[in-house]
Amino acid sequence: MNLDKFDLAILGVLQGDARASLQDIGTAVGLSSTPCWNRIKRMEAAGVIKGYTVQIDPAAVGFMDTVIVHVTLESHSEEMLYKFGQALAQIPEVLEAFLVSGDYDYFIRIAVRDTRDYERLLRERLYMIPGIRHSKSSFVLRRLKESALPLHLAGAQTRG
Amino acid sequence: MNLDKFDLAILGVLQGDARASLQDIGTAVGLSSTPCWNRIKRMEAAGVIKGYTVQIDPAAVGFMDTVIVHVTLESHSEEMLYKFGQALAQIPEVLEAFLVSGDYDYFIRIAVRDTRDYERLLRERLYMIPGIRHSKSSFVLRRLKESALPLHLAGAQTRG
DNA sequence: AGTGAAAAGGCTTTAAC
DNA sequence: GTTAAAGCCTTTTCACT
Repeated sequence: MNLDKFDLAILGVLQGDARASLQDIGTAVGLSSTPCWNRIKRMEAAGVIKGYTVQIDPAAVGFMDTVIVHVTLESHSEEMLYKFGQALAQIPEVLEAFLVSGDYDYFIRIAVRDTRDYERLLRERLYMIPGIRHSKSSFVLRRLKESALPLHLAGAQTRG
Repeated sequence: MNLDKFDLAILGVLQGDARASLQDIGTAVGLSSTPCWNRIKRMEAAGVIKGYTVQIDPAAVGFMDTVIVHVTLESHSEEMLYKFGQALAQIPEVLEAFLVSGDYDYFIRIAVRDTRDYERLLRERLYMIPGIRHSKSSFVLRRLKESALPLHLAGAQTRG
């Protein structure tokens, strides 16, 4: 799907506030609300927009610790990589999971209530997954930035 | 701020669709729209809800690669940790940055158009920050999960 | 605290350019 | 592709429980 500068501008506004009204979006990007609406629906249908979500303070709902865990597996067969990923995805505390190149196989980020919960999660969930060889945990001391894509650096792009 | 089961249920609905109407939220959690509205405004004011955002397919806007970079610094003084973090936050391609315990100081996740962009970013931006000692990059081959807090595991919590 | 109704405003569609 | 206007639905307020 091809995106022009208006599409990118609309995405930029929605990244800042997904509940912005069509009028405000239109004013911000220099269009009226109708074309904005059409463009948003088009991007939703094309999968450019995957959804809208709320940003919650983890500490406010009781998740006091974030831990990043590096995992190595016993084998690098496609079957094991896939099955391990599926098992990871079923653990609700796992917020992000990346299959990566390099020394490790998976990087995962988990949210836990406290260190006891973390210990239990590691022992009772993560190490119960077949194929895990080793893990290394790093506690997050400070979170500096939250993801928003730098859309001003994005060019229009054609995608399958 | 104390959150009851209705607050958590509302957050759960909004995590799934931040543009859900108050009527739909009310139906989903078993309340009418007015108390849902009051609770949302209360959580926004208290900072439990930090904002609403759109989830964009990075590839659709031209960011074909995600790289996770581990960074060590020359010193662990508070000043250096802080200054480095501030410099990181100013790089638009840096989507997430965590100050962590363990062998490394920072874990950062960056979005780049391609490997050439990544190389340029590393050389012209990251290694220009004073105090950087070493970095190690891992390319993301597959992204398995995207963060949504497991609110069913969250208890009501009192926060400063 | 919650409900339900009414007013205000925004969304979505249609029509026209 | 765009703007403008009409109808409908949602948000927001208010009176009451």
